[in-house]
Amino acid sequence: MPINLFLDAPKNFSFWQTVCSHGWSQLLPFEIDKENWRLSYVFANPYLKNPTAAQISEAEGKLKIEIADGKINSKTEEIILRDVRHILRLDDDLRNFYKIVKVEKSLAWIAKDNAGRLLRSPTVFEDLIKTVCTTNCSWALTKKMVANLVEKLGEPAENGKRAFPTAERMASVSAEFYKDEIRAGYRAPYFAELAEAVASGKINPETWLASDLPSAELKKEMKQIKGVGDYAAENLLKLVGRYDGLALDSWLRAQFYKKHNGGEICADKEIERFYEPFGVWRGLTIWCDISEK
DNA sequence: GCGTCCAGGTCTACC
DNA sequence: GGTAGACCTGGACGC
Repeated sequence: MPINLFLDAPKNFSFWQTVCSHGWSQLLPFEIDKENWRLSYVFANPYLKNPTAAQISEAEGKLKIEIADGKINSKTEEIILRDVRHILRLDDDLRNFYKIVKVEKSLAWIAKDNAGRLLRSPTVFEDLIKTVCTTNCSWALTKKMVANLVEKLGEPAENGKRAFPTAERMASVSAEFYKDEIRAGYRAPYFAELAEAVASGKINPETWLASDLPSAELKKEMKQIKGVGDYAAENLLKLVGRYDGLALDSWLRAQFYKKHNGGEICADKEIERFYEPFGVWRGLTIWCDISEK
């Protein structure tokens, strides 16, 4: 028998704005079912043998989490509810952000549509690996690398869908595996080294969520990891709730040139100057502005 | 079919 | 601190 769990969402929350906020929902173990307006994910589960697959949707003003495999205990239920709150950013307070963007006519839609919550993974580790997969390649290759990681290293749930691999599992394979099986190219030794560092406790990316460090210092710490440069670190900062970096990549730059510079290329400093008025929210402002649907 | 370019960049060496 | 060149992969494009 399937089990349904429910969560209350904040008033200024939009399920689909969050699910479609950026490309993460296209990366396994996330999957979107647009016909039935559901988001699927496979949650890791240390309290049961297998991970737990679930489908999240909106129902009667609440968030409904449907678990096909009904064999879950109260600990599992607690983990899934906690993770759903985390990935959908239900506890993020965007009131100050909305106050700022409301003033700008062209950005007022952000507050009106309750946009700005960026979908993230249950763990910073997963977001870190996925972010490295986005660097210096096409989006198609990013999806392929992440799919390979999940399909070749992830543990299966009862329905056969696989979870994102743990650091321990990722540390158990060699750099050659990442090169030959994951098709990670030059990133292969980075993954092997990072997984080992996290599995051994040398690095704990989860501490970034509640770090007291100023963003510039935290960014420096993130950049100590091989494969993480300016773009990747600033993208990760956004995913841990800090929006004072723009995370400029070639796509964002190209869209900015089109939208705000008559198609002409300009220096990054010009882009930074454009969003400077939005202060600590500038990274979220540029993302919403440029990715407006 | 083949060669080239480049995409949701980063690292290293060098100045 | 700034810059040039190398780095994997695979799809798009021109020929």
